[in-house]
Amino acid sequence: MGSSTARIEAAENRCAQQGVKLTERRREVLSALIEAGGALSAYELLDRCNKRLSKSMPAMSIYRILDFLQSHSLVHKLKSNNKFIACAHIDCDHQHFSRSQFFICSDCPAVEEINIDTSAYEFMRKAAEQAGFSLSNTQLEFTGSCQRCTNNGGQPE
Amino acid sequence: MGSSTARIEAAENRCAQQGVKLTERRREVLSALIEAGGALSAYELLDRCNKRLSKSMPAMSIYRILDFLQSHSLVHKLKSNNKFIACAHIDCDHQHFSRSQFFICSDCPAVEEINIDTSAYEFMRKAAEQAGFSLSNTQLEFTGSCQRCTNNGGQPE
DNA sequence: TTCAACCTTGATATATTGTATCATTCTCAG
DNA sequence: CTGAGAATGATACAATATATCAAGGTTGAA
Repeated sequence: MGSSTARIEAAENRCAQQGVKLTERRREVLSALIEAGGALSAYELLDRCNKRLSKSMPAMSIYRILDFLQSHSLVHKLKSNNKFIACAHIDCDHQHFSRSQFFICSDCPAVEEINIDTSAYEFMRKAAEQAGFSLSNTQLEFTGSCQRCTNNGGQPE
Repeated sequence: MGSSTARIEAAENRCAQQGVKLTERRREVLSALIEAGGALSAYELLDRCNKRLSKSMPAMSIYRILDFLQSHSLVHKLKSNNKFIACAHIDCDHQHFSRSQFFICSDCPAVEEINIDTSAYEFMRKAAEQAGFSLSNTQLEFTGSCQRCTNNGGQPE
């Protein structure tokens, strides 16, 4: 995972490739989220953006922009806690998977995004099939405690 | 999964064993949720309860009662869609697992609750460990389409 | 029995998260 | 330039959830 600017640049490139625009507002939002280094709620992100911008924007804009960023896999929404996080693979060269897994710390904003191997997914797909379900979204979220919070006895700093 | 009354009775027994009370209100809420046959939002459940009860209750009560029911594994909260569902294993004789998996239909209230085998979980636990995370909650939610909605082309009836 | 402690529920207010809608501004191809 | 479509602003509101204090009920011990 490169520097903040490297990731923004990679996001620019990916948008250009897809024929969509990473406007100034969108870049500001993505950049604030990347620099947060973890998961933020929409309104937390809004506050951060508005604090460092000359012209503040309404809540509606954050949601619209987050929708855009999600639809281009630059941001993920964590349903466990209604927070948003910058994709960890914006500037990776490898293929992006639709199957992301997140380890979410319940005591701090830390989130780890990984990609499980295919066999575990295939296992679940078959189990679903037996129950008559065809899976669409396979984003998995696990809650727990990150190393730092585990060592602190679960106390945020 | 037995009849509605069988499940309520089983819930009574489990509460009694644990030395807690399944009060009238709690029984009403659980029973409404069981009879719904799928996932409901807190306010949908509130509406159903209040429609069939002589004395209506405030929203706060639903949340309190749902907290109680969740803490005794009689109800689960689906974080994917902020809905609640009666545990499918209230009146099962087998051991209750803290690891539940849900297949959630995105087009109707259908939800299937299963228990994956231990190996898949163990796989994820190790992956988390490598990332410095110790998992606590392992409820997994998969979104997709149930058989009925798949056959209807995703159209709810 | 009666009182006190505790648990449960009611009532009300408010916080948090997210969407609907219409107006305004921006951008860019023709 | 200009007009169509995209993006944003502004405002209202819906949906989800929590905080807090008061009132009612249960239960066990004096």
